[in-house]
Amino acid sequence: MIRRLSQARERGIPEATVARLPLYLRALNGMAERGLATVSSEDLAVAAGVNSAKLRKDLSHLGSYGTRGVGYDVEYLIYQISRELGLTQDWAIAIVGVGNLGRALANYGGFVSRGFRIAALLDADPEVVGDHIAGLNVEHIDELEAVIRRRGVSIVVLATPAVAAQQVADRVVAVGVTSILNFAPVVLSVPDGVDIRKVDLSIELQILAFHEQRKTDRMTGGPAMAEEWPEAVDL
Amino acid sequence: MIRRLSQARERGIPEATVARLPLYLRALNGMAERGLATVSSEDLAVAAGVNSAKLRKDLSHLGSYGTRGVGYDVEYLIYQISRELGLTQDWAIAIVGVGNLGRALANYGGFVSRGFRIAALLDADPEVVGDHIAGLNVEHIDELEAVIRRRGVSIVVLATPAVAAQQVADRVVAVGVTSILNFAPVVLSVPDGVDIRKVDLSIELQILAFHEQRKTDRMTGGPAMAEEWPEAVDL
DNA sequence: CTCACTTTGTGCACCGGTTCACAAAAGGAC
DNA sequence: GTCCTTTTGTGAACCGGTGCACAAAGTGAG
Repeated sequence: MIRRLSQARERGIPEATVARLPLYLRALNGMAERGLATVSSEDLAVAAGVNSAKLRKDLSHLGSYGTRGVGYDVEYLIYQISRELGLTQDWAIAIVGVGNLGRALANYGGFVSRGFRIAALLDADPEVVGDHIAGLNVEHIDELEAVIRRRGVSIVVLATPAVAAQQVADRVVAVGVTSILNFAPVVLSVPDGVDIRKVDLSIELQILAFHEQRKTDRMTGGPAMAEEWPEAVDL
Repeated sequence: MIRRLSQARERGIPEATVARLPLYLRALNGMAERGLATVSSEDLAVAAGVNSAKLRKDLSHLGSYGTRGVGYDVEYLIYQISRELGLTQDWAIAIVGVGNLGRALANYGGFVSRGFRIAALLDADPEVVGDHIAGLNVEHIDELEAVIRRRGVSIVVLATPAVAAQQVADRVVAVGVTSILNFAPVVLSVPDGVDIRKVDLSIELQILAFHEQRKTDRMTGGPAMAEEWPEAVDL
């Protein structure tokens, strides 16, 4: 018995590959809009900003969906990647914390266009509860568990202040949520089996600052070596 | 001649380490606030959510700042990491695109507290230009080059719509900016020597969806294998 | 059918990063 | 000082991921 389809798939796509699939998907969608029917790994790689060997290896993990001498069928590949990522089903997400960031996320178009549906906005501030944002009514955090259950929310986005994040995380995990996207600048602790992805805006800036410093150091001859703990601070 | 300080440093901290330094820094700041004077690699690792061997190796790249049998001096380590990341100087950043996200970023507290100073907000929409946000006046994008030069902006944050991002990137690079934090969902192309970091909110969600799907598949016995391209769509 | 050309899929060598496990160093008790 | 405990700093094995380079598979011309 030959299990053609799954030879390479066999339950297990490298994490690095998964992280790039959305990139390919976006590039492919652009191509589909412009009416392209097929695309070579080389062209797609350029559009996605990766090298073509890597792209081919990534796609090979999903199956053998290309045609040698021709390339990949754009629509077909879009479908396969979408299915692999789980975007062919619709995901109900809840955003907790409707500050500036929460509002920005609620209004962000990139979600709905990809199978994500914002099913609830929640906040603790009575001043904010009742507001209408992006067509949704902001509900009180007390409703958290009820809302998650009632609307089948499976992914929760945390945009709360740092101090509230762990507490909210505990509550959503307790109701069975196993996927959390965390914008609060704290390390959340959750049980095994719960996936957390973290986005920290200030960390990205700090990494840029590091490299920027290196660049300017190099130009000015580079101090770095000389700099020391200024004045023996009371150990 | 013994170059004690730089033996391990010698120009070159692994990228993975740099990405974690901000994490350690945040954990350390929390400890300093609570009055802790020293901390072991084990405790700090837990607070930062990493394993202690990794933490020690990371810190060893900066130099030998710990004391065996004791741990690390909290204040001293904060200073060393800050210096390494370039946070002891102040960085002027400009935010281009003052939509929901741009506003959220402008109001985000995590920046100023870490040596970053928002020096300008720019937008193309005359409706938005002139608004006051987070104490700043929103200026017209035509002023981009002048503002960057005049205020010594060295890091630019792109929060524009996707179509505008490349164009703005070209302009800021032309004035000499070499560090860009990009929130627009496009692959920017820039010359060598320019650092770009990308944050894509929808990609993070897609990665979560992938894992979430895997989890629910597993429970329901897992379809996946059966699923195929529905109906021979016109190739 | 054969030949020339294109493009995929992948074996393999390589590399950065992680983890283990332990020697070296420091502090404290006596 | 000696011994015992704690904790760092790092050598070395390991692991996942990258990129080269090429055989295999397809197309199209003649």
